[in-house]
Amino acid sequence: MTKSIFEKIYNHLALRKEDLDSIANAHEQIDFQKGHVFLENGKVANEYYLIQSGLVRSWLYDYNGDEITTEFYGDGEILIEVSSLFQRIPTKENIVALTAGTALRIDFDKFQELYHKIPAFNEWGRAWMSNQLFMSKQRTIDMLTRSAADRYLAILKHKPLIIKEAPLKHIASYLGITNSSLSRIRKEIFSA
Amino acid sequence: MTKSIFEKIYNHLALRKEDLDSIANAHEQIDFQKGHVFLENGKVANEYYLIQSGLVRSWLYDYNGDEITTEFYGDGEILIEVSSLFQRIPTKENIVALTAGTALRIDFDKFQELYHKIPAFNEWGRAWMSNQLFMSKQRTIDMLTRSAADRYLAILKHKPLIIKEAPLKHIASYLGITNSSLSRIRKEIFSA
DNA sequence: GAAACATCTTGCCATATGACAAGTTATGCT
DNA sequence: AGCATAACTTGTCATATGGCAAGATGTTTC
Repeated sequence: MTKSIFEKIYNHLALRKEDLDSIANAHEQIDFQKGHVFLENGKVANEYYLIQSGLVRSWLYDYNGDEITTEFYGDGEILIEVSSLFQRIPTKENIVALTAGTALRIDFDKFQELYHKIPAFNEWGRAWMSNQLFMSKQRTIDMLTRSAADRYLAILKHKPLIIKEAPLKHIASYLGITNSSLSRIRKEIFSA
Repeated sequence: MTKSIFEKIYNHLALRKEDLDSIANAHEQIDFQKGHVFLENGKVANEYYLIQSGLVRSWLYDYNGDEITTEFYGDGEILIEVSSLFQRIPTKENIVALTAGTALRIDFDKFQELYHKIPAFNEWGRAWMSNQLFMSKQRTIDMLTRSAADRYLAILKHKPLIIKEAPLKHIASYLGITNSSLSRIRKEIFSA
């Protein structure tokens, strides 16, 4: 039998099968259309999602008022705005579906209950967040030390769905470059 | 009476005075000399520190083999390598004192005990980590959207101690630029 | 299916930053 | 103090990326 999305995502040694079942039961499956707004600037996040299919993008305005893509969320990933959800404060992010898809939603209240009831789930949460922090720091270093073309190739390799589904301008702002630069980088890569 | 460093750092609504006392008692004061190694590549972190005075730097090698300064830790900040400490895995970072100073150390085991015993401390931990993640993402955006001179001025404003105490080359790698570029940026700022 | 609009590409030139190397200043060591 | 070494500055030139504007291509709407 294949692993469920729950087993893949809530992957922690100390989580027993019955714990995993309680956790799984707290999720509700939803469908979403292209353009669906999961969260927007000024609101407080009250849930998070496990993406089963489709592609979602989050973005915010930088200090110049330009739209910056902060993340893409695809199949098998957790769609969450951590600081709004866990600090109960309004977000600066906007999270919108780039394609239609399906996901599993869990509300903050239910999460909170399980989080305090199941120590291993609590540990999982901390480990997951540690890893997010690690990856975020890694991303910073990549931005500082690798060329835009390198960064583009890395996405192409690790998350090809983004390249296929997301418009160039969103990828460009995710990479921190202008649309025209990305267009030239693509051309260069193709002709090579 | 002035706030203790514990009140400043472990600042969470639901943390009661008696909880804070248990937490404070789990810390042990230490002195450290310039060059003191808090953690090094390949080891697993077994504690974290609240810095009372002095300046500490963490760094790692990027994929080119160049040293990259990942963070500076000063007075009133938490010196911690989250992913090694909470995932119990070897770190890639090196953490070394740039100056002598004092700190409060808490071991992982003691932390863990309090973390599971005091729900409000657990909540504090999650909120703190959420905020770390938020700041890390903010830093990524800054790196992508602001000029090196801007980034330098931001440090000068928010953490002047770093500019005063850390060698230029460490600041340069933290900003993601070369030593000579930073030297020129400084010159430019002075002459303005 | 044509107009209106958004997206992407390309050309030209400007600018920020890097690479390398030489010189200068500061620091540490005995 | 004097040597050795590390840290910093500066010059020259190279390169990556940005800014702007014109065109080209694709998409939506009525």
